[in-house]
Amino acid sequence: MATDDLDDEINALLRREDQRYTKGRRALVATLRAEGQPVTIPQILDASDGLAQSSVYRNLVVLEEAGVVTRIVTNDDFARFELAEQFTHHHHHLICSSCGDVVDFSLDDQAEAGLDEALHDVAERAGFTVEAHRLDLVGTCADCD
Amino acid sequence: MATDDLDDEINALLRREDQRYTKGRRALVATLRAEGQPVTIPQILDASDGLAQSSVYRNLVVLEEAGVVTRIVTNDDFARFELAEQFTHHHHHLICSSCGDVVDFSLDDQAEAGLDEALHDVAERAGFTVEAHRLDLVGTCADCD
DNA sequence: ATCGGAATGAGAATTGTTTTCAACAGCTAC
DNA sequence: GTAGCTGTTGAAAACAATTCTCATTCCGAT
Repeated sequence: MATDDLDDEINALLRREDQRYTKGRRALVATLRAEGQPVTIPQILDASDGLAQSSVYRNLVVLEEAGVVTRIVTNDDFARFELAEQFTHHHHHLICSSCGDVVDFSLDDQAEAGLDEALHDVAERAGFTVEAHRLDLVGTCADCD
Repeated sequence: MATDDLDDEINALLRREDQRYTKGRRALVATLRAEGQPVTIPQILDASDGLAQSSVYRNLVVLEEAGVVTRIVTNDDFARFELAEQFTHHHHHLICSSCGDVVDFSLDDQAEAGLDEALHDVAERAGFTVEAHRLDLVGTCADCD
């Protein structure tokens, strides 16, 4: 997606919540976009200087509520953030239990479709309205082996 | 599984880590077993009085390291704990984003097998050693709709 | 330009969790 | 039994990620 289109869409999502797409929020989005992988708040602060920690925390909450970013919680100390799937693509996470690193992966279409169908059935039986599914692989990454 | 067998196995797991299966730890396991669903530490403290908060936190770490219980982190304030799959059965979680409640569900064998195979392929390609997979459905439970 | 409400930054406050440490319990050897 | 050692407990203090406070600054509409 072109940067301009992305900014337009994000702007629209924020306006829907009566929020502005300010300079700090643009910087956050740019950082998440540049990283391309889920990042922690310390990583964000290192990567893009000039951002105040309190504003980063606050703006990530705003962006999350607007559906622009997704928060990933693991057993690691810090939460991680990445652009929402609508701005990237549907994917899952490999979580390294040794170093805490998180990287994206995708299933092939057939497996994903089969999973979707099975989950749909389960949710229906439980009277559960599904917003999203999360599939994580927990283990040891190549570097930590 | 009978309580005695369960206790024997847990005892063995703890001894492997040079840990004892003390009264407080037995009480914890009994509570998790009675609940049958992932519970928070406040819930544990309410359900079984006489346990000190610090001991509960500490013993859940011990039990987790020994492979007796599993910690579930969500966006909710509190972590949740349940007996490890070896004492229950392989399952996944429905997480209510409204009330934070977590309930178990299972996929049918065919879907689970298909998922396993797809994940195995992905992990192999990434040089990732899989310890476990986690599949959560996030949405709104019947009560919160 | 000016006014008003929203956003920011620095630091304080909050809170789930971990650690400390003195008292205690359980096991082993005598 | 009992002395001694080692692991465990409970209460409170410490810790750390996150959230909140509030004075200042920015932005958009009039």
